[in-house]
Amino acid sequence: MTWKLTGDRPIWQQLTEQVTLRILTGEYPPGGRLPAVRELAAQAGVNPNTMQRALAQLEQDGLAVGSRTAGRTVTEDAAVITAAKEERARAAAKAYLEALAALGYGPGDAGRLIEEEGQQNG
Amino acid sequence: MTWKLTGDRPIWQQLTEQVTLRILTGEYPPGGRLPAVRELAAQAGVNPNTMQRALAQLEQDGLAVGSRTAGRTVTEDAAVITAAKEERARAAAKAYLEALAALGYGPGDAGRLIEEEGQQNG
Amino acid sequence: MTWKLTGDRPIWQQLTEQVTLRILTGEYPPGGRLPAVRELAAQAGVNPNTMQRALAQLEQDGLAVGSRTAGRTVTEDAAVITAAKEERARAAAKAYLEALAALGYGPGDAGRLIEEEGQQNG
Amino acid sequence: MTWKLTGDRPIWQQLTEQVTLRILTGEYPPGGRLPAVRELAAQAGVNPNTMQRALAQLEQDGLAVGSRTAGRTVTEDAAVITAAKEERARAAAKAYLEALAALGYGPGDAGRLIEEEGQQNG
DNA sequence: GTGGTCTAGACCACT
DNA sequence: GTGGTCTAGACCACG
Repeated sequence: MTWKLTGDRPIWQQLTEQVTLRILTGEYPPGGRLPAVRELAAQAGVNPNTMQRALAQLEQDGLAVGSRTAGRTVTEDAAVITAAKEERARAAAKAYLEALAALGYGPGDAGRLIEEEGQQNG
Repeated sequence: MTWKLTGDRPIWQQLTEQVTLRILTGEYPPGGRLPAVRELAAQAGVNPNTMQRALAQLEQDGLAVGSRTAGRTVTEDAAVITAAKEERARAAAKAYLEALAALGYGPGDAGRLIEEEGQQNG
Repeated sequence: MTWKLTGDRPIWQQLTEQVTLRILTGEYPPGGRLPAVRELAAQAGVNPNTMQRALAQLEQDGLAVGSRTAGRTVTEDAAVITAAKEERARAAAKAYLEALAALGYGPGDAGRLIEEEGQQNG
Repeated sequence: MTWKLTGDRPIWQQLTEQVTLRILTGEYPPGGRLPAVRELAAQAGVNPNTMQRALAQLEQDGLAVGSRTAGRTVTEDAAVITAAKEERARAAAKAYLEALAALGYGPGDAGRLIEEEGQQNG
């Protein structure tokens, strides 16, 4: 995976999301060490301070733990990670249903639409 | 429907979305006249300038037409409205599938999740 | 009250605490508007960024709400403020008792000591 | 007692505090010999250099004396220990009262709070 | 070498 | 004029 940044939202938020995604997908495994702030910043092409802010958020979310001087590591608690993963999936589903409901579509249309979309990329 | 505004995004964007929604759902029917800017602003509790900007965006999207003398009206072209409605629904479905794919879930999970979420909201 | 800053802890933490104190004591009343970031920074003699970080924390604690462009205001929910106040007092009492317990003193000594200390400043 | 370390403060400071506490409570009696640096470090799970620094601070406080050949021993002067103990207790009481005073609570509240907290912990 | 903090200065969108 | 964000660069304690 590479870093995709757009200008319509705060960069640090996007960084937080993408690093989170790497944790949820196991690219950064539980208990494993995260790359140094400066290295991640260099990879993403942003200022180290910006990346630091992103990682601080990650820490607050409980997905990473900071050792103050020895680098950050992904939380060892796999339950936290799977919970976050499922929560994220459920939130996406809920947002999808609500978006459709606001347009006047029902749950039946929801299923039909994902099938149609699935065909195109299938 | 009422006005829901959050502080994490530009106000005028949220206003544009919500007025758009009212048009797509027929609350503001095709060819019908939109309330005056000042009235809408009063309803939403925002500065008239902000609402003005939101409606200008609406015109640019082709959903509303403005005549300098007689206020703004919803476009008479029903096809434009239905097209926008369907496009929005498809975009929501696509975003949903992509979000799940990024987490490692497949199309099958997509259907399962919306059923589960649909249960909760009855 | 004036600004007292020491070098042994992060400045932004101390700023958060002191602004919090001003809210809890009513110096910044519920629903009232907080001074601008730049003004507070000038008062405290720190960089605006540092003060901003302190206020962001305040927002996250639920004691202040940010309007994105119209300045920050103290939360109108007086219950939140009183709850924070009581919680803080209880935390102080708990920390006091635990500190004494670690030294081998019991609750009885706790009362005696505060009386003695109270005399000196009384 | 076991070793409790948090990442929000220097490790060596926390170690100093906890070893101090063991001296004040008599777990390491006056004139007795302290465990070797390497053993203490192993117990606490920290780098020996860090523990070394903590014990150096202890010497500077006058609670321990180090002879280059025979390891460190707790000071034989029991008066120093009791004085430190009482000073610490008084400091805790003073800090407690000041914290409450900053919130607008008086000495009467101080007594009430410690009774309430004492109840909870039986 | 690590993360954390702070300063300085600039730009931007929003109202 | 407001808050928010970002960059740049520096310093520090820690291990």
